[in-house]
This record gives sequence, structure tokens and C-alpha cells, in this order.
Amino acid sequence: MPLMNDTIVLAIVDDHPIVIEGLRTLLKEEPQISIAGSFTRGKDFMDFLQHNKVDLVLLDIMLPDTSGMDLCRDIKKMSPDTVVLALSNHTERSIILQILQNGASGYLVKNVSSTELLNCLKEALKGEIAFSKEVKEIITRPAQHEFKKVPTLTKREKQILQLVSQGKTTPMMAQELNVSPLTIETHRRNLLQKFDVKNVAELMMAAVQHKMITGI
Amino acid sequence: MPLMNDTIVLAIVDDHPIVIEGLRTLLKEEPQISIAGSFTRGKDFMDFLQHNKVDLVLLDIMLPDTSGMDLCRDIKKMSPDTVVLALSNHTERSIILQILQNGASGYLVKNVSSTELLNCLKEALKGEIAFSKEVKEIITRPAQHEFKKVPTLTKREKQILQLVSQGKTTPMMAQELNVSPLTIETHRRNLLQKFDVKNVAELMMAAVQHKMITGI
DNA sequence: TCAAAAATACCGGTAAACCAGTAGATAAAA
DNA sequence: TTTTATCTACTGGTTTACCGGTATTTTTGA
Repeated sequence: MPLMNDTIVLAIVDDHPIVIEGLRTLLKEEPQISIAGSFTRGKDFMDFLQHNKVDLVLLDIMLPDTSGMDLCRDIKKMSPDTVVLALSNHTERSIILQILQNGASGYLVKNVSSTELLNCLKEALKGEIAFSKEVKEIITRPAQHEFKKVPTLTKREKQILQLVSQGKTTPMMAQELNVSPLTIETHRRNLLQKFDVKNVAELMMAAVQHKMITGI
Repeated sequence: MPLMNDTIVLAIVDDHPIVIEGLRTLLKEEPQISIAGSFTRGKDFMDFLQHNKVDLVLLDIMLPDTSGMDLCRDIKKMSPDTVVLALSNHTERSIILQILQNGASGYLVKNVSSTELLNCLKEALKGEIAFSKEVKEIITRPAQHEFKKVPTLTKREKQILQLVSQGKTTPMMAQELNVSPLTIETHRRNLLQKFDVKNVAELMMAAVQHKMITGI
């Protein structure tokens, strides 16, 4: 965490040039903030982070190459002192909590006002958790279904979940992945267990709910 | 349509201050463009339009108060010479076509680059239809699922689709609805046929896609 | 009222999914 | 290096889903 009277080195990771430009303009007013760079791909930022110190990252959790979730974890792993503020349009409670679980210090929806944005930046740098107004409301009023914990899947499990959603059967997947059908069955069983469901129908619904499979 | 050597009066309607700021910054570079105003609510813009001439509107089709679709139609009704360029993150073909149907002169996804944005503005002002690169691809190569007509389900079929999505098995549903399991099987078969899918996993995904089952 | 649509139900069969338990081989983290 | 997680694979089952065809009754709409 940088001292408050130091210059804060900030980076932006977002695949929308318009948003990047907007953030740059809003933050340019602040003398103690220096924008080190902006990136449209997660990998580019990780390369940058290897050779540069960054105090705070504004991170869009929907990126074309990597999931922002994974990127967040990678950032905190490589540079634990870097504060990550998630920036997104998703208003699902589960997603917000998930990104916090992955090490983010806060969550802003993209319709924040400039003053709100600056306040959140300051809070996050002080070591506090920062939420924009709308997000605070979402956090404080949880829905019933939100209580279900989001399971963490392994790489293979994610892959198989995707294939199942495409209607692939166990034998088909076994052939496609060059493993025994029995192996696929084990993965399927683990998926059912992790999601706490009884069959594929429920599995698909749960996965969609948690946005763990892309609709198309 | 304004002449190309006149100053173009432009307005922005978007509920994201960051995006507004970004657009302003990008368009400030262009001497022939003058930004008349930016609005976070559709109604505010309509009030403005009553007393002011606007050549071009950058319109976010997802607004808190009105649907951007309706707003677009209202704009064209009140001021037919005003060119509307839709700005959104939605990449569904049906949505793009719908907004064009409502009088928009083009569609940009928010991840457009600044050069792309300016090109589209110019094209739209020339009276052409303007699409950003990604949108062009969506328009020209419609996905398979776009062709699939939305099946019309009977009352019973909807009911069973819902129960299936809740993880109910055929015997369970038979008992719950006081009919033979064989009847349920017939309904299931008809559902698979109507959605043109091979198994429940695909069925759930198709149903979710067409919003025929509520995620929760 | 009469044809079409929907809901009901059956047979016989194959394929796939699901259950319970176990366990070796790797790969990654402590 | 040792532990832990992950991926792999098996046995031996039961249950459910899916396929193709057929057919009666009930409801509904033109």
C-alpha cells in the first residue's frame, strides 16, 4: 500500500477504448494519481507488471483473452501489494463476491459518477474494501438462491462442463479428449457433487446461473 | 442530413459517466464536431431535443428509464433528420436488427477504437448505415442458433420443461402431475424434437437461450 | 360440429447417466 | 521433500433417458 502523500501509480485494464479514455480524463484531474498505462488485454498487463510497480489496477472483469477473475488472482500472486479494483457491468451478487474472493479490493459498476470513482479509489488505497453505491445495495440484500456457494472447478472440469452443455455424451467426450469414458464419468460425478445437484438438467441451470458456461 | 463542411452538432445519451467522458475526449479532437450535450436519461434528452437541433445522437440502447429502442423511435419521430447511432455491448443479431428497425443508422459495440468510431460517425452522416467491425461480422455471419426458430410449446410442455430444469426425473414428474411416466416421456420427446436437440443438457441450454425458463 | 391440436398412454429396445467405492499417476504447492 | 490436488482409471451395478412407432381421449378453435 502506498502512502497517501506519494504519487499513486495506476493502471487500467479494459477492452473498451472509450472506457479507458473516460477513466484517463476523469483521473487526469487528480494530481496525486499517475496513469502508468492502459491495456486492452490481460496478458499485456501481466507483462507490464513484471517490470513495473503498480499501486492500483482498475480491472474490467470481462476481457476477451482471460477471465478477469483469473487475471485478478494472477495479479495478486505476482504483486500482492497491488490493489485491484474490479470494474464491470455485472450486478450479480455471486460474481461480485467471487472477484473479492480472488483478491480484489472492491467492485464498481461502470455507471459510477466521477466523484464516486475517486472516493472508491481512495478507500481502496487506504486498505478498505470499496464499493460503488449500487454495488453496496446488491451486497446488503442477498437473494435466497445467492446463498448457494459457487464451486471452484478444475480446468478439466470446466472443459467437460462446456462439452456437456453442447450436448456431448460421455463416449463422445472421451473420444474427443482421448481419455477413458470412465474418466469422464468421474469428472461428471465430481461436477454434480460440486454443484450439489442430481442430474445434468440441474447442472446446466446451476452453471448458467453462476455464468460458468457461456450461453452460446 | 447536415452538409459535411458544416459543424456537426452531436449529443450523447448514455448512463455511464465514464463512457460519456471517454466519448467527449475522443471527439474533442475533431474540429468539425461540436458536442451539444450529454445525457444519462432518455427523457432529459427528449426535452433538450424539443428546443435544440441535433445532427447526430450516440445512443446507448440500455438506459435506466426508457428502453433505448423506444427512445430511438421517439427521436426519429420528433426529429427525422437527426441521425441515431446505437452504442451498446449487446452482440445479439436480433437486437441489432431491432434497433435498425426502429430507425437507427448504425450500431457500434462499445469496444470500438477511436478511429473506428470516427469513421462510423462520418459514414452515418453521409447517410450510410454504419457498423463497427465486430458488428459487421455478426450481421454477415449469423450463427446457427439464430436460424433456429423459437419453438412454440404447449402449456403442459412448458410445465414439464420447468420441472426438468428443477432436476425432476420422469417418475417424479409423473407422480407430481398424476399421469403415467410414459406420458411424461412423450412430452420430453416432443420437447427435444421441438428444440431440435439430442439430450437434456442441450435442452436446458436452448431453453435458457430463448428465455423460456427463468434462470432461478 | 368437425377437424386439428394437445394430452394421454403403450411396447420394445438401446444408450446413456448416475451411484458407491477404490486407486494409481502426475503435477503443483508447502 | 512431502503433502495435496488433479487427472486418470477401474468394478459392478441401478436408474433414467432416449428412440421409433402407435393410438385413444380430451380440448379447442374455425
